[in-house]
Amino acid sequence: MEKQKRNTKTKQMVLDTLLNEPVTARCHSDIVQQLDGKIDRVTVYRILQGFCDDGLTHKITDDTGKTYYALCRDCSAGHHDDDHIHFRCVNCDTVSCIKAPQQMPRLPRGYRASGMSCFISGYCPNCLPPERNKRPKSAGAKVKLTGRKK
Amino acid sequence: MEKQKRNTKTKQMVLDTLLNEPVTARCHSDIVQQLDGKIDRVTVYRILQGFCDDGLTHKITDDTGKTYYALCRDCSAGHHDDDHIHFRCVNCDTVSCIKAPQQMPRLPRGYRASGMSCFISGYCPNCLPPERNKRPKSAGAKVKLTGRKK
DNA sequence: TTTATTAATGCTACAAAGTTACAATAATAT
DNA sequence: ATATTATTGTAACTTTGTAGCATTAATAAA
Repeated sequence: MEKQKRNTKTKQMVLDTLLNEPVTARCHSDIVQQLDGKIDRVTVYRILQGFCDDGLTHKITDDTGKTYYALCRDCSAGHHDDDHIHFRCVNCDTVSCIKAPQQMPRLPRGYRASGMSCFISGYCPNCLPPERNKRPKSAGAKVKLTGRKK
Repeated sequence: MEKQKRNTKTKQMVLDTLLNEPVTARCHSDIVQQLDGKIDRVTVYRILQGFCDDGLTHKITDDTGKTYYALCRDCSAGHHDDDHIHFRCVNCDTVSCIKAPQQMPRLPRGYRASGMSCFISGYCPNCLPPERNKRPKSAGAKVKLTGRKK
């Protein structure tokens, strides 16, 4: 829960891997692999955690327990915007955030809900109709870390 | 995905730990601990997996990636009833299944949904108002494994 | 009931994901 | 340019889950 105070090349490199996929969430091992051993895996864990603490990214756990990280759009540090759902394409196997307000279901008497997370699986736009695309890539605008001093 | 063919004392013991908590889902380490070293942890993994394959239990992954096992009510082998949601009480920290049909949210154009899993957190009936109960226990009817021959 | 068959169990080893401790490095403030 | 300390890299460790294999014990057959 510690706020990060310095902007480094290392963090920028990790951020870049996320910016390459503006819609898609990425997992830790994926990022480490893309960085090709240039950054230690423990460091990547810490940087991703730091991004989450700073409100830059949010952490997603899919329905199988695998975790992903995705850039936040409408989140601020301390309060993540949960007004979206997560989606995994069963064809290209990518996880993404979708802006789709979800209504809290009616619970039986006695239960009081505070939060909800939904995970939907199916075909993403790039994979409809199925088999058209195996792993779509799209280029994202290059963004730099801006100063976030204490 | 292999069907289990023999009913053993070991399986009955694992089943009993689940029957003690008719509503609540339990995690592997919890069960191993309750069995107090009488059954090897690998065996417990296999038995729980077998129960799932047989349609006796289903496997739940919560929003933090932790997995639980819960008795099925309306599931049959091969086809689990997904017409329910999962709930974790933020007070007593138990995970349970709730009969509450959830409507698939409207997705943006291009997406086609096939499945959905929802995880809700909040206060369970035993913990409303908060602080009333720390870890509710309720006794379940004793049930025996019945023959499931090939 | 006794014997044969093989599913189930226990054990060891292994892999992946994640965390902690600590020394070395490198941003930032002075 | 120097001092401060956040950040990084490395090694060790924990937890969760899986795989291989020899042993044990349910069930089927005699």
